[in-house]
Amino acid sequence: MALPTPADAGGSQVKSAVRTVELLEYFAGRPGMHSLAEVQTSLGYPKSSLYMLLRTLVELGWVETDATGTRYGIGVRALLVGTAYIDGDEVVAAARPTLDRLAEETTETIHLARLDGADVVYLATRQSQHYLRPFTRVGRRLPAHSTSLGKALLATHSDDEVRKILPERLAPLTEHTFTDREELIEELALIRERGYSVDHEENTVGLRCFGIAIPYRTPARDAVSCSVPVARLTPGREQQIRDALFEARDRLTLATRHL
Amino acid sequence: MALPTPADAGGSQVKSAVRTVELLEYFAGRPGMHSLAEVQTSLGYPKSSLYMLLRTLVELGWVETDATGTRYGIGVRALLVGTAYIDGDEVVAAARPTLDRLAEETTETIHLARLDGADVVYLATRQSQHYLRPFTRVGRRLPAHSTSLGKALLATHSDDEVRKILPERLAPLTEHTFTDREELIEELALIRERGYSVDHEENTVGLRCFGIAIPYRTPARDAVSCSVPVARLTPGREQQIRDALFEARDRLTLATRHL
DNA sequence: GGAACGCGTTCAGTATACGGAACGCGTTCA
DNA sequence: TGAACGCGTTCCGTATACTGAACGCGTTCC
Repeated sequence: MALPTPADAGGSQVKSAVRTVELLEYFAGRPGMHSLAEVQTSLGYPKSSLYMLLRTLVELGWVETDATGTRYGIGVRALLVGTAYIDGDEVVAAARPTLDRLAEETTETIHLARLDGADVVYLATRQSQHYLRPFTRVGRRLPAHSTSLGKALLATHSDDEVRKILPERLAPLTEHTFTDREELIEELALIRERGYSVDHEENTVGLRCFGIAIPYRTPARDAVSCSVPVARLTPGREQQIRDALFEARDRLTLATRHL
Repeated sequence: MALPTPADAGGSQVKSAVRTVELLEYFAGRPGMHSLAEVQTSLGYPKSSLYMLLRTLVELGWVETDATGTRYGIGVRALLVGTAYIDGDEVVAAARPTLDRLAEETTETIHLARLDGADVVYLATRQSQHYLRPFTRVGRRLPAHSTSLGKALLATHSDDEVRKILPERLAPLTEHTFTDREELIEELALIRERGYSVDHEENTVGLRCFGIAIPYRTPARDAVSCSVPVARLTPGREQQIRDALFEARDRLTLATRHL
């Protein structure tokens, strides 16, 4: 799930601001409480600077301490901004009825996600009502190269752009995950041709996903997918899901044409 | 939904860190895109300082700009940390089975929330399966004084502590909302006595909620509630819900005794 | 058409936040 | 038992990030 850290270069940055968000991302990446020394060795900031920074964030409620006051973790205040991103997003708002309809038509789990660096971020989900269903949550990040959503989005970039986004070797999540960037790029050509992507248990064993990009900007930023346990899949059902996805894509294209 | 800004006083703070989170909270509070000048007049920072800060946060993906690059809004990266707070929380994890069971027993909307200043923050919800149901989302904030959750939590504080947390005049959300702090404090005495709180359409017209605090620390930090449209309420059903809540409280007390 | 505005951007002097080193304190060994 | 460690905390000189003023550019208004 390599979090990209874009543009370290390029002009002077406000140091404490960089550290503030790096610190928040550190805590977010490792739930639970952490000592100052632990954070210090991980991030490499001087102890005293880190101490002041932590004290400030604790006072603001963005970082919390345990009863002893010496172990730190992410605070309640951080919740606020994350959900606001979703609430204010025009694409999420415009996609709502289409997602509902897609969920009804397929009765399977539906995702709307956005490409951020080499990851996709879930913006909205509709849970399958079946007992057997994938676990997901808004805000979750997954590698683009192992998901149908990510592959559908990467396919709207040129091969060279994809080479800039992804490293040469890709981290495997299952035995089916593409681990070679160039092999993945060949697959992207196929995706462009037929208009949708498929994830054959590349992210989760037992789960097949179908993804399609929303073309309101190029390269595309958002995509929708439908995830189905292989146990429930038949050729006929697969065709049905593909049709529903294409129809959803057309509706979404209309709903987002003003963006 | 007065966001508390605790402890402005007390020791030197890292200025850029304070501004960073204030800026994020600003964007979170006003979804959509905003010009530099607009933010500048609202927050009162010098233009040039704000400019540098924004540029830094844009590079890091925590703030996004529109196509022109001159209008700013909250970025994808902010999503990450918010959801992490929930994922890492021991109370949320420990409460999961109890919430599921409570949702099944009552078939109504269930909330787990935490007190933060004068607000409550939703940490987990179980949606009612009925067609008529309240709209909620994890991360949402509501005033403590107008919710059963908030009142159940405030009741575990002493009257003087409540006077420190709440202002004298309370903002009304419906015609039933308590607007006088001292009147609310009288109600809190009643809540302590009977062990649970009731919100009689004080937050949303047509909705009655029952709340109960989880006593794993004093004063309590978290509470659970059950929200029911008045149209579906009968005396017998109300009794049933109260019983289920008390049972849930006992289960949660057990599940959180190690915290 | 030109002057005045509004807005984003740059610059340089200076207030200030950073960071290396020292301190205090509790814990762990020999 | 006392010396050595680990960890959080404080201190002070200095590197540096902040800010007020100036700039450039597009738009508005007379």
